[in-house]
Amino acid sequence: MKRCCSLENIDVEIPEEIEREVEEKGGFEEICRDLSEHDLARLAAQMKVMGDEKRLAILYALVRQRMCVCMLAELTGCAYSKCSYHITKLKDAGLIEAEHLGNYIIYSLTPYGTQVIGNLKKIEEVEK
Amino acid sequence: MKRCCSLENIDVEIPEEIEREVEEKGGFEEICRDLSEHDLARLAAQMKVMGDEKRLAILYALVRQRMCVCMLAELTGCAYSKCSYHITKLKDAGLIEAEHLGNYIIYSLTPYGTQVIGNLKKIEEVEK
DNA sequence: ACACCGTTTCAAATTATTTTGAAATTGTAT
DNA sequence: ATACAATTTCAAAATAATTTGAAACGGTGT
Repeated sequence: MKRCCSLENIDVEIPEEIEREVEEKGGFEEICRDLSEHDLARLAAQMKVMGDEKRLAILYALVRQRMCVCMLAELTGCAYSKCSYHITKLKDAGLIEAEHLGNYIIYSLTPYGTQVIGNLKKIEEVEK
Repeated sequence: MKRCCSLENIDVEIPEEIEREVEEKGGFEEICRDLSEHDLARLAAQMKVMGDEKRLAILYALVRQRMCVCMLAELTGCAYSKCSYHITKLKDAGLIEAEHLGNYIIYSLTPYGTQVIGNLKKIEEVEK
């Protein structure tokens, strides 16, 4: 077992077999640099919003039909205030948007939201 | 404004304009039935696992290279026990798997995990 | 102006998730 | 056996997310 290339002055011992693979890929630091290209904090926040059954139900319903809050509340079985809480999260994430219609507020997917759900459905279809 | 079709004996008032759209799609209950085709609880659980920056970092790193825990700990800046906690979540979700190599445990993406990350990257690319 | 209706906001209570560090586990080599 | 190194497990503490219900808000019709 040899010493691994260091990252920020901290060293780790790793198995030779793995070290060889890492070197072939340009070293550990190169792999880390590759990681930093991605805005993982942003992606994680986005995933977190979708990591809730009620919020997914709202999103999937809006794929089919724009709806007012009372419909979403009925659909999810949530109290209005609870429903509103989840709606706010989806809105803040840019997945849904609101329009006013009399006393009602009608929610629908944004174009961004529509695309995201498209990919979500692909994930759903992947077999374990 | 008319009375909406009822779902489980609970009625909601919705704007006529929306009601017309709903009827064209076979009614509210049809839309709900459509929802129940999806296992949203399962999907939400899966999203929740990916809704964490550290866990995403681990997944994205493993796309490039299988790694032992010490590498993942270094990569994420996590203490071992913390890293182990996140690894367990990823393993339980079927996204990564372990193999033993001497004292080391080497983690890599499962085929399922690989496919999921592929779709995750597509979500990442969607413009807001 | 008033009352009403759909919705949101707020703070407090509850629940879930994450972090921590110490102790236990598992595999290797002596 | 013993000692050691990598990793996991555990329970307690800390933090974050959700739920609740009451009050506030904004638009409509009277």
